[in-house]
Amino acid sequence: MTSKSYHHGDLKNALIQAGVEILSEEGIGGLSLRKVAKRAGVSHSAPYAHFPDKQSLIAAISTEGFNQLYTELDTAVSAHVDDPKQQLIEGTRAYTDFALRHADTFKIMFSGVLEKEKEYAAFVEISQQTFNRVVDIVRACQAATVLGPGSPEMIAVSIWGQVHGIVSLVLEGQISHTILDRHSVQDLVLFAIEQLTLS
Amino acid sequence: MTSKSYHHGDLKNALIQAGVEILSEEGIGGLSLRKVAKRAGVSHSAPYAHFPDKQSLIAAISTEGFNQLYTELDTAVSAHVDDPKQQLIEGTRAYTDFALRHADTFKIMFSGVLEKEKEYAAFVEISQQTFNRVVDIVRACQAATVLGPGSPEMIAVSIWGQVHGIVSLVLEGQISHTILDRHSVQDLVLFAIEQLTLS
DNA sequence: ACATTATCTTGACGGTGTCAAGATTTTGAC
DNA sequence: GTCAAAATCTTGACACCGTCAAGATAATGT
Repeated sequence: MTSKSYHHGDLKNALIQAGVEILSEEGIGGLSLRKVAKRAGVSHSAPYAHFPDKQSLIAAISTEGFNQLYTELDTAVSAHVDDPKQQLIEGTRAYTDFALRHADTFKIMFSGVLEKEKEYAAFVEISQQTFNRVVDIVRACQAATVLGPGSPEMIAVSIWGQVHGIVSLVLEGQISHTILDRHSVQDLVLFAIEQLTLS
Repeated sequence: MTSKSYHHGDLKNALIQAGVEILSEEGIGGLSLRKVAKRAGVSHSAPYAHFPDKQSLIAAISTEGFNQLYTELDTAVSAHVDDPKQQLIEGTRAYTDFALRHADTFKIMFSGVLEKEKEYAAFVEISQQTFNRVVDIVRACQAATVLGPGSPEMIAVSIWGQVHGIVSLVLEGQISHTILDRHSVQDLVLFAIEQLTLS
């Protein structure tokens, strides 16, 4: 199970890990199956024993990223069970922080590199789970009249969209430096969220 | 200047046009320099007389898309010079409409496929111009107390981010069909914008 | 007119995703 | 414990890709 035999032992996870590393070092453009295989120490075709194609490896990397995002989001939010508004603020901060720390992973999760997301069950599940977590926070905020009445799902889309949109625009360089010089990304996002809350 | 001579005449624009077509037919994954060249009726290396590399062609396609977006946005907004809130609503609608009608062009503009946007002056200029147009709308809305006081730029980031984020999440398939079955994308975006306005 | 320049073609290179064939190792049924 | 079946990995091939060098052709400016 350990080292240099013909069989790797845990190649599937090793490939995902190698992919994450290449992604953070060279960006999406530098991510190739052959490079991933080489870094994991196997031949260029070995990945096909675990992934039917490159898209499937990208799906696995994205799913891994989503799991981490969910964990960080949940941890940040769960620290404020008694304060819904603080849940919203800390959740927003965690989301933004994740995006900035793992910019390329974040991009691969949300930038259409993965072409048929619906075909990857694990990816769909964790992304829905993440959305549901946001809906939970919205409900808590509504109960505390931090957010107004109305469909929690639609409000969740508004809030998630707001945070996600600002972060995405920053990552794509669409926010001019005259703004970013004066305000941190966290400032921008929290300012925006503040405008959606009642108190 | 017309047809089948050795020199094409207007190859640069023909390549951009061919790129737009391939993009809408096959998506980003199907866009290659060689396919673009073939569709324009030239050899696989001909594009290098007009674009130093593939990224530059992508920049040109993205810039073209941004120009069209700006035009549609400006047209929609300019129809309501005397009603700032309507400017906001129609601008939002135009942005969303553009994204849905030209999904792949929209993605190429905002999804990090273009890796060093800052190097392409025309792209930077039209994108800043678009942002400034949003700031104008925000100022008009503030003057009519449709939006509260505060930095117009930051509020513009909030609003643009909101619309952009929701549209992006929809295009990436991140909004579950149980929501999209009940509400159109326009509904989602307008609902979100409504929560940011005062009256 | 003719040299210069812009444009386009041909051919080559290394890198890529993917598949087929075969080698090696693990697994499970007896 | 044996041994067939399955899983895993390698080697080699293919077409496609972005890019570059060398050269052919056409347009331009003097």
